[in-house]
Amino acid sequence: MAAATVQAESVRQSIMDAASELFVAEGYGNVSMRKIAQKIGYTPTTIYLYFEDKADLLNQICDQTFAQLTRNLVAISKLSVSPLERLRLGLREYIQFGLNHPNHYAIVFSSISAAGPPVEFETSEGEAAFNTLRDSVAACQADGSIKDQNTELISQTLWAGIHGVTSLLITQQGFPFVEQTALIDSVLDTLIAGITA
Amino acid sequence: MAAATVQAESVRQSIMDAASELFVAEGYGNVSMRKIAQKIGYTPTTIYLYFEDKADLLNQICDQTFAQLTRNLVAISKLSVSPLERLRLGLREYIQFGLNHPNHYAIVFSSISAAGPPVEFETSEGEAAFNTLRDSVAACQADGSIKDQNTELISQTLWAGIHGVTSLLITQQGFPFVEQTALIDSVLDTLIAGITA
DNA sequence: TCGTGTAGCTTAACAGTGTTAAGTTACACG
DNA sequence: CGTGTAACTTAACACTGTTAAGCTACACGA
Repeated sequence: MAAATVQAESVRQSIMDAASELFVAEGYGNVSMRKIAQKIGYTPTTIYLYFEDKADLLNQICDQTFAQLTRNLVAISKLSVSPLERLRLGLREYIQFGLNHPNHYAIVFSSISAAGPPVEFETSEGEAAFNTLRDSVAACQADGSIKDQNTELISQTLWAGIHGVTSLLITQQGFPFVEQTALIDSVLDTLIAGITA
Repeated sequence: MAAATVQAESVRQSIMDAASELFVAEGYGNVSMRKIAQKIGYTPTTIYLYFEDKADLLNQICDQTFAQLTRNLVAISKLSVSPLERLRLGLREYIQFGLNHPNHYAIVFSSISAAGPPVEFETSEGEAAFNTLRDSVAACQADGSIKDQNTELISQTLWAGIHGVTSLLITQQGFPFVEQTALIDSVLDTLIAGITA
């Protein structure tokens, strides 16, 4: 195992950077460990000194990406606008973030799991992002802009809605969608109208 | 190339049956052509006499599955209840169908595409299912239960919503969701309240 | 009945994959 | 100077999707 020196951490990060770039450009399945290693001038086996396997490497990259989403959402949660407006901005940011990082987003929501033990929910960054959504919903319930007091149910309903449009736009690029921002706004309008009804 | 005799078609179907069963049980990525061939007592190369490659085999299986969904949706569209109720039943059927065929569903919406040319939208069965949704929406607009007259926008908004909850329930099995039917009903209630607002 | 075409399947191989056991190198430190 | 060990590599294993070439058995016309 490689030691946790500063130098070792830099190799580690360079592996993640190279892999991330290749995953985005060519897709996870089309990127081999040999190709990643070659890009940074190492041998494929070196990667295994820093990551358990290819899936672990991918997971850590996605964690890093989603940590950025959480930071963006936390920043939005501090804006001084109404709770309902903050909620809407957060939902919009989630969607936009997914569209800006389509490969990372698709990978996280692409049950690579297949068979075997059901994939554990990545408690780290995915849950952190969801927590900001829940807080936003709770704030709207507290100030009366959302009457239904079931925070968890409302939050998950909203998540389903924004994940749906994000996921469709990413994975079904051949479908003749209406103009993208119009569809996104329609989803947001519908969800918010629905839960504030 | 194998001829289109009755016998050849039966081999073809037996390949699809074996592959489908294995894909569902072990996941697309964990099933090799050799494993499929062995299950039906043939050599892997035989599969290539009937299907272009592994992706083609998967595509044809999914087409077959989604054709069943379309049949179910068409049946619902003929029920003698109000258009809005028919719409809701259709949305619910879509979600339930996805949950009943989680692997097929996940595969279709899992941009295996990666890089290369953007995946063509499978005009065949996927579009047929969406068409029944659009018809249902149009019927609601015609009888006044939906006021917004933008059929395409409303249909796609609804699709995003139901795809979202279906996809989350399938791919994020480790997440502590609220009770499944409660979440599904909440999504349906929210969407319908939102578009009839 | 014999020869031939061909439908349907197989053999053998290629080029690639993720992964690992064992080995090498070079440097820090007593 | 000698030794330990961190960091990396060599070589291989068992597997993958895929294909070119070959075999076999049967249908059919002469």
